[in-house]
Amino acid sequence: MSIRIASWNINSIRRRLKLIHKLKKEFSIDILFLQECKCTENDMPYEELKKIGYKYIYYNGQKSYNGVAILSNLELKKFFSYDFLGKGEARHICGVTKENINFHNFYVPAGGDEPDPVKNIKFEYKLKYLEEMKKKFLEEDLKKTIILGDFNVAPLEEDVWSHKQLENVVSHTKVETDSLKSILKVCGFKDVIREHFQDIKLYSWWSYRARDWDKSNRGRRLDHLWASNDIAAAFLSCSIEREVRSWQPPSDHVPIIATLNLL
DNA sequence: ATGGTAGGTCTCCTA
Repeated sequence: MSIRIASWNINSIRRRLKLIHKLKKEFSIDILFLQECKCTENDMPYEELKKIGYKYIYYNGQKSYNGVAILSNLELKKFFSYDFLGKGEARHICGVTKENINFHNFYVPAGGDEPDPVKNIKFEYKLKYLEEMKKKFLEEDLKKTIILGDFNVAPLEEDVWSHKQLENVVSHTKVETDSLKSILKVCGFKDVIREHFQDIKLYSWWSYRARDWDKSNRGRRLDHLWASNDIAAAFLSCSIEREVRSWQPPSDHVPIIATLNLL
């Protein structure tokens, strides 16, 4: 038996209900992990999501900003969230399946425009947040653990349209890419997408501000799916669905999809 | 070097 999972920064769940329905229909997604839902628990469109076919909805919400959700066909055994650095922001939710697979869904802070933690407290916060992620997974014994979501960092040269032109742009600076690579290495995760696709350009985000995102193709791979060693080989396939960037009205991110063998 | 778009509202802030 296998399940299909997806991670997607949808930039407002209420604005994107039809796209969630389309994704479920066309890609048979059993568990959908969402970031930037941008509403409180009270404003979550539970009824509409159930009509789409997601029977179980787990949500960590906040007014206007952030908000991370797990929409599922299958009931989860438990769920919880971390509030790293105690700011009360809804940037993490974890769901545990009956098979004891831990899915950690993250929306890492974007970090503002100025890539200097002394001048820009948003960038300082982003770097601290990444350190908290590392600390958390270092102190856990990683059993059947998957971490996914919008990490807001494009770690590799092949994760951006121009390494040279983005080396001083927040999301691809050395301090961020080093920090993200360090989490991967020190905690012992596998970058599932890169295990399947090496040495080719891969993007999951294209700015809204481009005149023609498709033609200019100035993308970045900001969204990730990592797995602990004991479960990494259970991923039968994965993909980043570029064409979803054209679905109307579009999010600036596209979904990452993977098929996971439950044995 | 600059500004471009989108979403939710806090008619400005965040991305």
